[in-house]
Amino acid sequence: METSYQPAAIEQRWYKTWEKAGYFAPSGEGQPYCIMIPPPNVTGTLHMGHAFQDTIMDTLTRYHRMCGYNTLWQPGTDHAGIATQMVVERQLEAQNISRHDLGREKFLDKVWEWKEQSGNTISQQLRRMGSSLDWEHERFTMDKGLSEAVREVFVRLYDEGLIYRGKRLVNWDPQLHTAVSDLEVISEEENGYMWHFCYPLSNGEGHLVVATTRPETILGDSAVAVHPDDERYQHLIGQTVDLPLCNRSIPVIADDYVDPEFGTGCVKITPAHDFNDYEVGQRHELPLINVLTIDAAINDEAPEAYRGLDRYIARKQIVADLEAAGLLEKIDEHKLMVPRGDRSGQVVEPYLTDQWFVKTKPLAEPAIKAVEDGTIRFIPDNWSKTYFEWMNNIQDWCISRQLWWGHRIPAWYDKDGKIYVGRTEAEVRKAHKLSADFSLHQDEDVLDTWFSSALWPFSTLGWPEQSNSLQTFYPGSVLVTGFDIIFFWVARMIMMGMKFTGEVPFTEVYIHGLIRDQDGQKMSKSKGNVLDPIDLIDGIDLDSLLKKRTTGLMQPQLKPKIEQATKKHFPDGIPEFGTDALRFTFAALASNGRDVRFDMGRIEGYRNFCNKIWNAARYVLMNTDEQLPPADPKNYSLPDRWIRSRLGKTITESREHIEHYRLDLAAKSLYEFTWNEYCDWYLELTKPLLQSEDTPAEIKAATQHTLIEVLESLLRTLHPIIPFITEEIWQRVAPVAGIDGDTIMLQPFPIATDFSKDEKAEQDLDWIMGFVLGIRQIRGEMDISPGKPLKVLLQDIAPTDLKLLEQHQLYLSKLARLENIQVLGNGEEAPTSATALLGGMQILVPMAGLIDIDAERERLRKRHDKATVELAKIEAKLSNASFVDRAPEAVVTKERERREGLQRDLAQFDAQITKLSELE
RNA sequence: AGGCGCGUAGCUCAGUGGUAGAGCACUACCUUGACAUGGUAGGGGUCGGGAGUUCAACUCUCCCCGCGCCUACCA
Repeated sequence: METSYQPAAIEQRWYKTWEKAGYFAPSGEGQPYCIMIPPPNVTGTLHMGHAFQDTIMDTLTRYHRMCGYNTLWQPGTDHAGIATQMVVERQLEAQNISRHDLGREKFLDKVWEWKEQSGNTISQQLRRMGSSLDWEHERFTMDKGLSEAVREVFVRLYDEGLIYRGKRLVNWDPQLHTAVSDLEVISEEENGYMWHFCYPLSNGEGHLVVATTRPETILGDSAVAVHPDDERYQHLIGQTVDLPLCNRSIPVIADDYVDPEFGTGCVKITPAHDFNDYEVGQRHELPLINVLTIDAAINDEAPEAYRGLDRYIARKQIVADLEAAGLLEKIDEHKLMVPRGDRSGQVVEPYLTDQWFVKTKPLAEPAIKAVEDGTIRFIPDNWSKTYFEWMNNIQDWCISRQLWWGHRIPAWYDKDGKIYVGRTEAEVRKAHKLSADFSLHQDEDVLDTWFSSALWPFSTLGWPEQSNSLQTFYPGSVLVTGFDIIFFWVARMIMMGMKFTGEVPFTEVYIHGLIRDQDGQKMSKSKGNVLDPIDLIDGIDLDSLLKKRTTGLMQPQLKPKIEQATKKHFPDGIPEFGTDALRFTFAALASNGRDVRFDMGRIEGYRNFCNKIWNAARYVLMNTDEQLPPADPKNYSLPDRWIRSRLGKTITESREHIEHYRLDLAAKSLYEFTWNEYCDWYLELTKPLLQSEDTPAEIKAATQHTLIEVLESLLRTLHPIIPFITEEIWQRVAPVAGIDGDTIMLQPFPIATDFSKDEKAEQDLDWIMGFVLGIRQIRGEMDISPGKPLKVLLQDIAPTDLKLLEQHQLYLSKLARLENIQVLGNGEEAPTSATALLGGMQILVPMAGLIDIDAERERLRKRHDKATVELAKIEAKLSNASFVDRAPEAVVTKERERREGLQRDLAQFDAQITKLSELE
């Protein structure tokens, strides 16, 4: 083995081996365990969020596979309608071609081409992460089977009246020329103005004042509303006002939507361009006057002067014209929430169009109940509140998109506009007895991408066919996802899953945090703070990293700032850490928090951890023979018994933490065992035994056996988190351990009862550690060279101490580097020494030329002071009668014991300090 | 406006009604036969502030301060 761990040399090789051997496929035996991957955008690339999520899912998958479950981790990708179409349109734009120039069919060919070209990138990147996905059954939301599922669901919902078509106000993206759902609109506060305009009363008796943030909508006003109880305006209700610039008069109506406290208490009502106004308009049967084109320019419904003007130019013009007419009362600066399309960034307009909707209330009811009654459990549980909040106020879902890339809506129209919905045109014709020459044309629109994603848990398994996979793996075991798509995806999967299979799609929903940069900022291309997981695995030099972060920026002026920040955080680029280190880092960060800051210090530390494992394995293999004879447990040394006991605890904890989705705690437990117990103590304790000529062969054999057995089990325990290094080492270790197997992947996860707790061994080893630490402290604090062998005297030694000393002197001598250990008899005078305390025993290192008296006195003084503070706290407790009366007996006893220990220590410190002082 | 969350060592974060923890960073010493991607020792925190419950609060309750996220919004 190399002297240090080289991830690049092993990772890809093992992945290919695993995939080729078919280890990722379900075993077909045991209880099913299934996770559906949240399908990433087919033309996208892997980002830190994916890598984090995939680490979690792969760890869960590998763990359950090793526990004997029939395990499926279902891979696949999403066609991501708007995002993908935009990318391809942009590519065409570079050649000055619009999709309309090409026409629908040719454009779709281009999209498919792009999908073929880039579509495997993310799958390849998932492989780099070590993801044990069942690639044989990879799916894509536009596959034949999944598309059939989409049509099936659409038709069934339509037949039940749960899908309808209607002319409604929707969020319209004037750049993309499509409707988007509420969830795809991001509203953020922006600076704007509030314009106050005078609307003259038709009867010539003055005017009223309305305020608006969107003056261009004046052209579409149908009324002015006041509150029905507003005394100021009682006389106006029922009158009309002359709508400025428009040569129309509109009524003043009363509606309690109006807040009389706000502004003037008069509100202009524009039913075709505002969601609230639309409601008011419905109540009062006001006309809907649409004044915008699909580009959000003024249309021909408006007065001629404004036709064809972009909304913002029209706004300026209208304000100017009203001012000229003396109707502008004032302009206030105003902060308002501006809705923008999450893809285009354009301000969306409420816009009146024909769209398809899902009636969600009936679907939501059982979906709410499933979480209420615990059929589905959110982890952490708090997220169920977020879910309820949204589901209880759910709005109908606009599912039609005016795009070309996606599932075309299975609806046809005849020349009179009559709608026919069916799985295919042929089915429609048959069902409605339409002759072949009867003219039908299919709806031009496609479905929202999330419509097909909502079916993912069962469409991937072959639904509507009752396939074996569906029966075996549905419902899935757990959905692993981020809180940002609880509404988009989780809620909709639950609704659709329950509707079409009668069962929930998964029984647990593990919501993990979102990866942020070192400052807690969301990673984004525009901020220039993204990290590519592959760059952390392979490393990247500074120049390449700078180039990556600054090419293709939407706002090129940010380039210098991004470069500066990048140089500051990564002055030498990023070194190679390897997949395992990255995965262990993600696992260690996977606590219950909602933000996960990615800190380079952590990944570096965990790369070192991998190296530690690597070198521990080197040591073990160096000290074990090819074929170990079986060991008799009665020959186990104390360290053997101890490390077995500790391993058992670690296995138990690992299992519990993984099963409770606390990978951070699992990682911590494994890290601590591996480094602080197995490497720091156990390996060191085996050295005296293995290196000594005097160790009996059977004891040596037992030690070698334990070395290899504990390592082999530890590798299996670590494997779900760090698959590559564990496989690489296991291949060398398993034969020595007498294990016959092709891969660690398919070995059983260790069982704690194979390494049961040994209380006595733990106690005895604590004594040894205490002894060694005492000497090391003296060495460290007194500046005694680590290599200098020390003479040690023991005073006030109890029979138990003596027995331990006799049995385990070898370990003490080696680990603490002792020349000899001498037990002082009762009353026997000790020379001047530095002192360490272990229980009632004093460990003395004679000073003779080694130790500075003042320094030792100072050192003891410090420990004395610490103990004094502690003792004071305990005595305060114990002198409190109600503590002694009311606290549990065990707590009181414990405090009493601590008090005795501290008192004894203090007395000994005092005695030593006095003794040192007398020497001067 | 409503909902959720956060505030613990210089930094990133665990944590439990009963002795405040880890990693990184820092200081000193050490190339000792697995590992300098290492070893040994050490310094560092009135757990955001206040009140309450309790024998006991970092932990539970309430209030306040600061920060963040989500949902819905008043023209």
